[in-house]
Amino acid sequence: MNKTIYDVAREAGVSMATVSRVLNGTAVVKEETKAKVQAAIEKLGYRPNAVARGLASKRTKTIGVILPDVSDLFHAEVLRGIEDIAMMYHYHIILTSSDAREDREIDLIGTMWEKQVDGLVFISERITKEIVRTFEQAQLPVVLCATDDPEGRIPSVAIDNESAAYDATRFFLDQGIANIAFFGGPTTHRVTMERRHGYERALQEAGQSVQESLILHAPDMKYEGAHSVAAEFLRQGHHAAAVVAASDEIALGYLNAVRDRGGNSPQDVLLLGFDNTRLSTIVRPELTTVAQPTYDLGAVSVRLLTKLLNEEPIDDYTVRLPHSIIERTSTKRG
Amino acid sequence: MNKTIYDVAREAGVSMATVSRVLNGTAVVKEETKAKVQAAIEKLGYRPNAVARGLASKRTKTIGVILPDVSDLFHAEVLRGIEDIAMMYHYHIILTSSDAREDREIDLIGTMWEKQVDGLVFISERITKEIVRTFEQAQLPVVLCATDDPEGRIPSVAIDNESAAYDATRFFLDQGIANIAFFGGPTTHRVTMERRHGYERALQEAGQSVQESLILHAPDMKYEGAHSVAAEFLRQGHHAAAVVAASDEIALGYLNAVRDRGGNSPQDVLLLGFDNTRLSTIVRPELTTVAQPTYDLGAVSVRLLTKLLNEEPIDDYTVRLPHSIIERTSTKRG
DNA sequence: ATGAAAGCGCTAACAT
DNA sequence: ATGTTAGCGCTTTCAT
Repeated sequence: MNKTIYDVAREAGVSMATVSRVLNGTAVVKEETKAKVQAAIEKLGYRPNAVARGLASKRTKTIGVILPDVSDLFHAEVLRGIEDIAMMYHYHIILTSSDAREDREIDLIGTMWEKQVDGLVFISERITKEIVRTFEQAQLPVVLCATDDPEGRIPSVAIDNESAAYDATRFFLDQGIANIAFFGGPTTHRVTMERRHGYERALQEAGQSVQESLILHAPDMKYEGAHSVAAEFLRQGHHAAAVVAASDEIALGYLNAVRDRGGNSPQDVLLLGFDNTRLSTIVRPELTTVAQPTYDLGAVSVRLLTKLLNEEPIDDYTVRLPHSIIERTSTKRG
Repeated sequence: MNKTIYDVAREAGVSMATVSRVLNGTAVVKEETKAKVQAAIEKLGYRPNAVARGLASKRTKTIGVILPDVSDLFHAEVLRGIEDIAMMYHYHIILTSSDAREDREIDLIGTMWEKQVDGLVFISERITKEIVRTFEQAQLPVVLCATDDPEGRIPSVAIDNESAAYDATRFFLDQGIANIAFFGGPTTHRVTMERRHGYERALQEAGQSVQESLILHAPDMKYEGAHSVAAEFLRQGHHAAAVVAASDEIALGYLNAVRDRGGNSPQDVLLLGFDNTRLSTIVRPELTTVAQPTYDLGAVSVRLLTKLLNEEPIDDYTVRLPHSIIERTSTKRG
């Protein structure tokens, strides 16, 4: 397979430039010679070397993806969306996990530059000034996925997290429920705080006061930590009639803490998760959840990035995808 | 950031060859000039262009990963192992999903060659002759992950699936249980069939006959399809005292089918899953499962691949990682 | 210990 | 419509 474009040119009796032209469709070539070239390519089993191409053209047809952790359900699903659309536009993906550490993120942006990716899809818990500065320095087209930056200077694709949590809280308030708790990830997590604000706004609009004791924060968006925090919450004798959780896993952490004490949902607590991951239908009771278009978040991010790369006209640099509440068993009151 | 090695050389007052040497540590450079070069690099904010490097050295420091679907829990976890160790050895990952389609797999191997990856980690449901031929043609070092090839010609890292299923079946047999069902993925899925053989061997050794009616196959390793198949199985009036499932999701599909009819586990059926994914502890009852060292499967695959790439001595081209049964609530008899 | 120079396999002017 | 040629930014002989 280690033939070059020269070999093909010789075999076809044309110049390498012509071969390049039929390869890239970058100029008109006579049907006849095109056929000769294609026959030669076929015969030799020639494949163009993407690295050489990348060096010569300064476009590698690869997109860098930086995210906190691939093994996280939500990210894995977003990634699938990224990958599918990238493939559709003939881009490849270079994947790296940052573990949500800013120093790693900054470092990775640098190595993405070294790899000469054409652009970057960036998923992070928070977009700091340092990060933004690194983007600018690297001069890489970037799309933020599933978050945005506070200043709105960087193109992004996400849902409106504040409204989503507002809607989720209203879902309970409209049923006349008081004692609604919020259960988020860490306070350093931008999305968590946006959702918390939505929760607080809904409460305030309804004339209910925000009780600090009903606001829980897990160490991350995963099940295990949430389970511990919820267990401690219940052990201290706290009680919530309903819980708005910032992820499905967090909701399940709360659910199992309740179960550990002999309770269950929806009988003892109404639970509303976030993300509509596959978990929410696998688990019993099935989990009511705020659906983010997870796959689409990735898919649309890449589409936006390709527009940036091709300098296509762009309507909106800050894309807001719709969310919706999917009602299942965990909020069905007897 | 678009400085070249020439800019650094000029700034430091040396030749580009010297800069290259300090960059790669490929030859001895006087401490003094090394310092000058490093100062220049620092000053200019120079970063080496990995694409140019790749073209000149014919080694790109990237590993291609082809797997059926990133958004699958098991694969996502394996991938994390791949990524971590790759990073540790200063390799990057180019990721592609094949959807378990052979034509895509073959196509992707080709594009991985185009990208000039140094090696490949390949995860697939079955290794056909066609695939093996493509590997050879591409002349790419490959490690199979979580499977092996029937002929054992390609380096691989996996568990012994036959034994694992044998052990799982024995787990029930040793408790004097008859009527043990096997619930796998599709019959075209190599790992499913290996596990099925282990199940059958255990039954035969115990003097029990293999009943076709107690062998179920889901369309894939996921929850949804398994749920339907299990529901149909129960609707037809079949009954199993225990189920050895080929994945955690398949086990949960069976579980919920039982629940849909008012039953539960472990009361009405003892359930044993496979993979020890995060699901198994999130769900209630907690799922007994055959633990594969999922992360390690990926990690060890990459380690093996790096040995291949560096021509380090290799003890074993067919690595078998250990499995174990983790006993939880779903198999606890009253 | 360092420099000069020839590629790596391709794209993209520039010619014709 | 096709060919010639100069790079792209490095690594790697080969000299010195």
